[in-house]
Amino acid sequence: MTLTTAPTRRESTDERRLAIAQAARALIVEKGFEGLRTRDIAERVGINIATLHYHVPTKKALVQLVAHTIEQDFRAQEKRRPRARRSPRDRLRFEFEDQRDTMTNNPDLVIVMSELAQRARRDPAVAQVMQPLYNFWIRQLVEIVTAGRDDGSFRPDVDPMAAAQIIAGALGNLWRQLDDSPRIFDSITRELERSLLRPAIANKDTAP
Amino acid sequence: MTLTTAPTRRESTDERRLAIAQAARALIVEKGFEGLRTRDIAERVGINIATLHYHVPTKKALVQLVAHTIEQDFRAQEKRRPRARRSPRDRLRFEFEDQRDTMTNNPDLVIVMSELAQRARRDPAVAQVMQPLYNFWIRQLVEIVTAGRDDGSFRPDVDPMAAAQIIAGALGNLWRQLDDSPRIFDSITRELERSLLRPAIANKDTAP
DNA sequence: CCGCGTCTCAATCAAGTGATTGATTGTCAA
DNA sequence: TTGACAATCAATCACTTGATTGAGACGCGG
Repeated sequence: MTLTTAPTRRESTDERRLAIAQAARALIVEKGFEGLRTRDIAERVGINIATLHYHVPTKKALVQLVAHTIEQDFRAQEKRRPRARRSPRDRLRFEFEDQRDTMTNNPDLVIVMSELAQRARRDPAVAQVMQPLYNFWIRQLVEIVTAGRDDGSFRPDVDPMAAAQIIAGALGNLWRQLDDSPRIFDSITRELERSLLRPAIANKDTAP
Repeated sequence: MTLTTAPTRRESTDERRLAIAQAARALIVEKGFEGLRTRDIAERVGINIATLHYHVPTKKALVQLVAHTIEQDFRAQEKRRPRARRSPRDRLRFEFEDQRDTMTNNPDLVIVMSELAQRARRDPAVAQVMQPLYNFWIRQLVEIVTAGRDDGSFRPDVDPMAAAQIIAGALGNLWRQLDDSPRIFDSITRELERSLLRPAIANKDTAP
């Protein structure tokens, strides 16, 4: 899609493209995807519209660029956390912690991802980027739940795939009402945990 | 076109407004909110742009009109179902059934609601219409879960509000990926049910 | 200093895009 | 019949928006 594989590529181009993507993301947060205008992006970067079009030829390419930077941020954050060999419950808590961290420290990422997810329905190019991300997340959750079921710490009758979808849905729902979500985030994750853990009566290793 | 036996001309406006709203909703389904154009609406209704503006003065008013028709559909569907005095579990299943029914028979309603929910973040006028709808839904779920907890059929340690949010999130998430959702709908609702019901092995223990 | 590729911009285009204007038609009460 | 009014439309305005053009500026190897 992009012709960046020129023999001699200047650093400057990549920097500009990054700056453009950052500006675009900020504007998406402010005005939503439908309010995204190339002129606004150019103005925020401090360049001419034509210059923007030089670096990012079409708006379609711009959208894909934004999608890719989001993907990179997502994967970077994914990589940052230590994938330690913990108990399924701890891994689940890690997952929640990570979500909360993102929502608190990087709400823009969350908002833009929501917008992209919405757009993905109609834009195959965006869907092609976002779908793997979502699938990856689900897969993570499925693994955790499966491990928890198999080692007896979670309910034996849990359906890992369904549980993963429920977790993703519940957390994703918080994204969409980012305002008061910090208030209820903990109650949700705790409830999710309770709904997954094997009931206390039949379980010896219990914690409140 | 000659009108049928319409006693007054007044009705005509309401009919037009309804037709406009319907066309707008169809176009939102097709092209999304950002792709909604007044000209397209007028063309679909079969009227001039000016005529459209006669009935619905501004695009903002148009959006609010759509939001209100969605609200009416939602409430109509709400009213249609018999609010029988059933067990909490049956009421929950009824809720799921109702969701599935809407997704199957009225997917447009689901899509437009998703679009409106997204727009509500930036459009206070839309938020003012959609927020009560969401709150109403949550309240329904909270009541069901609370009743289930209190009569002992659900887990005694369930947090009704959190559980309601989880259910709403899980179902709402299905809305957003309407394509393959019929496949996984049942597994999700079943898992939700299992996560709420008091475990079968449980003996009588006191609720907190 | 020349030439070449990279990078930038002022100016402009063509297709929209919401909204308005002024005129016209059909219906009904007086 | 006629005046009032609801409803409609062709034409157009004022502005937006993605994209293009042609002219340069900057840096660097030769």
